[in-house]
Amino acid sequence: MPKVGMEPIRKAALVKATIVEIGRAGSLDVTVSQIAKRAGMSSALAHHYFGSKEEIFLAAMRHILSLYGAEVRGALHLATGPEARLKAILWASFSPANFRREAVGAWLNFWVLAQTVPEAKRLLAVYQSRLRTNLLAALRPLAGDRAEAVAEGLGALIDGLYLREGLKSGLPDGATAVATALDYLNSQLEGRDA
Amino acid sequence: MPKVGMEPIRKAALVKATIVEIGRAGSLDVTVSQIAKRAGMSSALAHHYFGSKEEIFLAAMRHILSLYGAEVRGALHLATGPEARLKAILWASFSPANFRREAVGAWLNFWVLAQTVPEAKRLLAVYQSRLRTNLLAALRPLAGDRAEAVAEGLGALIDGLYLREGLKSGLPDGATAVATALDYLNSQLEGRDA
DNA sequence: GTTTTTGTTGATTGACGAGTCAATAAACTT
DNA sequence: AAGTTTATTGACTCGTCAATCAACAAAAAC
Repeated sequence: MPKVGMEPIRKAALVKATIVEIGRAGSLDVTVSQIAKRAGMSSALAHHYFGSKEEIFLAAMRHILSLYGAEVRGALHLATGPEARLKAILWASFSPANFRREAVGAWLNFWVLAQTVPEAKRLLAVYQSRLRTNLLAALRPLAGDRAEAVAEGLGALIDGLYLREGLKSGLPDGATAVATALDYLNSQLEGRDA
Repeated sequence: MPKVGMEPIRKAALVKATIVEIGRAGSLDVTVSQIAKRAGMSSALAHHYFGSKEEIFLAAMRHILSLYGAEVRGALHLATGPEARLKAILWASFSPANFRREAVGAWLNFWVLAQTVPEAKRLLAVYQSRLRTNLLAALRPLAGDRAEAVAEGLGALIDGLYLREGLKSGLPDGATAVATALDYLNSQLEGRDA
């Protein structure tokens, strides 16, 4: 019973299913059939809409990045003042949503993908430069001409903390990660002013 | 012409070939045949010595970690005083050897593997705790009771900087990473003393 | 109301890959 | 010298999977 206008619905379902399956497998070693089945359709239909497995993965990556971006934007919207904005970015980066198994699996595997798939590398670069811009805007009034260096360090620290927290044995603890990042910030801003 | 005593030689060759192939592919999507061919033997022989592909990967991971460990140990051996020892750890972590494509590929994929393969997770934990111990020993005289917190942050920062530098487009620049890490250290140690 | 577009799938293709096995041969043991 | 252990591989099994295709169905367009 083909209702028209299925394409966006099917695509969205496939993207969501892809992320779940990557989380389940912990790797990109998931078959199109698994994804399609979870999304409630045949594998042929998945190919019909996306053309190839790689396209499915890239769509999933775009989705993960856009979710993260939305989370940051939402948090920034409520924050006034540089300090609050920095905290907002940190809380968004280490939110429980980002530490769900699917999200961690997606990020780790996207890093792997970025080594060899140009579009994946490009998407990752977009994420990094957006993060950098956000950090810089908030840091400029606080750190003056040290803002660039601090943003550079803080960006890397965020990735590193996420990696460790995401791979840790117990349940991930975003609060500790935020605290460590804030500690870095405080020590960098100590004694300086705009 | 079967000479006896081949096992360690074959195993070493397979481990080396595995790391090269992972670097080439950028993923764990390498076949036992590819590995065996690069190591100059049949795939049957690879199975004969390792039993399974997973065992081969784990052996490769152990090798990468032991290389890194040796590099750090060697650098620490020549360093006297806490500051010198911290610098030694940083230089070793961001050495050109660690930024070869094979090494980056190996690390990224081992992180992925650690999500699902317990032995991989264990090996990664060994690496982290060794790094932590080394950092702590050098930090204690410099940071006193702040040493734990600083080591925690520095460890994550090292991973994050490595990740970013390794995935960057141009050639990786260990010196910048070291500088950023030292900058973090300086700001954390400012005004404090043992 | 016929043609075109959109949705949908079962079946198939063509390829590849992990792991096994039997067989061969050289080297060590007794 | 007979027997055992170690080294080695080609051929094979059994499974899987990405991608394609032919075919069917319903809606939209003309």
